[in-house]
Amino acid sequence: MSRNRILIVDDEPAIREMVAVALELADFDVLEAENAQRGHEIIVDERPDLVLLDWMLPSVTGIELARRLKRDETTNEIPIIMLTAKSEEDNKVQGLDVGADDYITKPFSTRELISRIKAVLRRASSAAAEKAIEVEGLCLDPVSHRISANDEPVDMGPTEYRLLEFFMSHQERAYSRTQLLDQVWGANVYVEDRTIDVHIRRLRKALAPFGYDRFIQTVRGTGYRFSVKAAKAS
Amino acid sequence: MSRNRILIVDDEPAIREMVAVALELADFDVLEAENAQRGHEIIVDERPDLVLLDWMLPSVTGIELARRLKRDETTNEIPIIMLTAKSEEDNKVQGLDVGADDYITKPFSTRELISRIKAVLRRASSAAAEKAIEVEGLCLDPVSHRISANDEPVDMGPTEYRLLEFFMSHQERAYSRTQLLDQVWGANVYVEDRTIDVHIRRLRKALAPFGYDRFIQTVRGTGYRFSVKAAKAS
DNA sequence: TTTTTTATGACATGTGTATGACAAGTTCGG
DNA sequence: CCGAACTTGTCATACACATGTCATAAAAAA
Repeated sequence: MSRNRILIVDDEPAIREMVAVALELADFDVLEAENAQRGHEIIVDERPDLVLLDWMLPSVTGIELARRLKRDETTNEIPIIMLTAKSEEDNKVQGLDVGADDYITKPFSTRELISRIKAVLRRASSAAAEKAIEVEGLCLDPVSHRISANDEPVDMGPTEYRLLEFFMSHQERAYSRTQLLDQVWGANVYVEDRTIDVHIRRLRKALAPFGYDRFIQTVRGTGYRFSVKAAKAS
Repeated sequence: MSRNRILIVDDEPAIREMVAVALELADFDVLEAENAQRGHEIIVDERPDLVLLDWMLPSVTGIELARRLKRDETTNEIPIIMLTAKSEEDNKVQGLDVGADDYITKPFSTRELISRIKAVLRRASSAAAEKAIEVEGLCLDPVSHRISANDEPVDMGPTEYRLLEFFMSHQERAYSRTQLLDQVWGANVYVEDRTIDVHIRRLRKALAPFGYDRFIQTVRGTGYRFSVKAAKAS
């Protein structure tokens, strides 16, 4: 797994710097923004794994930004930890109300910060990764690491499993061979593009006895797609 | 890609001039308007890629124009950067509230202006490229790379897909065969002009079962056009 | 009608995809 | 430590589809 990327949104350069150093020591990648606008841009463009958001920001406050993020479908999965200067009950309540996943009051120890970040990340990732995905009787269970079709177990290799896992969590979207390679094999892996074809075929072969191979669709000239809809009008 | 066109709406000729020069140096095409009415006309007629909108304008204020643009379906995709004279908290909030994509306070450096423009354009274009285009039940979804007519998948070749994609994002406008070749096939490609006819026919054939071939209209002596309106009075 | 422009069907070619086989590498139990 | 069973990446080949061009029919303009 690649390192988690954390965005710090705070108008105090000193605080950003301090937090950044602490996070980098804890093996995170750090992004920084000095105001809510810039923070929002970065979140949209870079999709960090977690946002540390200062309560008090010039013009658009942190709480306002949090509200927007949680309202937007594309960003509401990103966990937020609010940083508040004073330990006021009201803030805490309001912050959690807005959808922040945790809050921490300044001054805080870097140790505490790190441990809270890890806790939130753990919750977020486990929530996302441990949920079984089911589509028209085809079911992928990440916990038992198994595929089943109408409760019948489906046999396939590990790579095919990961491929299907990726497809099922990214449905209705066409991916190029290169993208699949990056996503399923991981970046910096030298594998022939055409190898994808073979694994696609193996995956289809495994799903075929149940008729689910129709979900794995070829997008000629582009790559492949997982789709519940029919490949073409019949 | 052709150069991005930026509209400046400001009542101060000096400021318009200064910004225009800076933008042209940065390889943008510049349009100018001295008041909100004129600005609105130009936006409707020319559809610039981005609008720089002064906060304070005579009669109809910039913020009022922004509100109108964002409320109108045909213009609400055009990104707006507000220019405000004073760094007032209220303005910023209100501006973003109205739907401006960013704001910048005078005086500003041209460097900052350019970089903000680029940031906003980048976000807008990536958002636009991912958005499905839908016309009277005919829907093109770039994400899943698929065409559907009333949710029925439509089958066509890659070239026809790109052709339709171009047409649907440039509706109501006639293109010569040469222009289509440049836009859809790419420049520096030697292909017979008449080949377009064949691909037009293939595209029509794919759309015909759903009646959508009526959108692909011949403009005799010129080329072709995608139009929702009927080709001729019947 | 004659001329010009577009529509259509057919076709050879080229390009991208599917498939089976295989060799090298892994895993796991004995 | 060794061998059986399984994985995995690559290749060669078969195949399907997409593409550009032509010849001809059809339609529109002159």
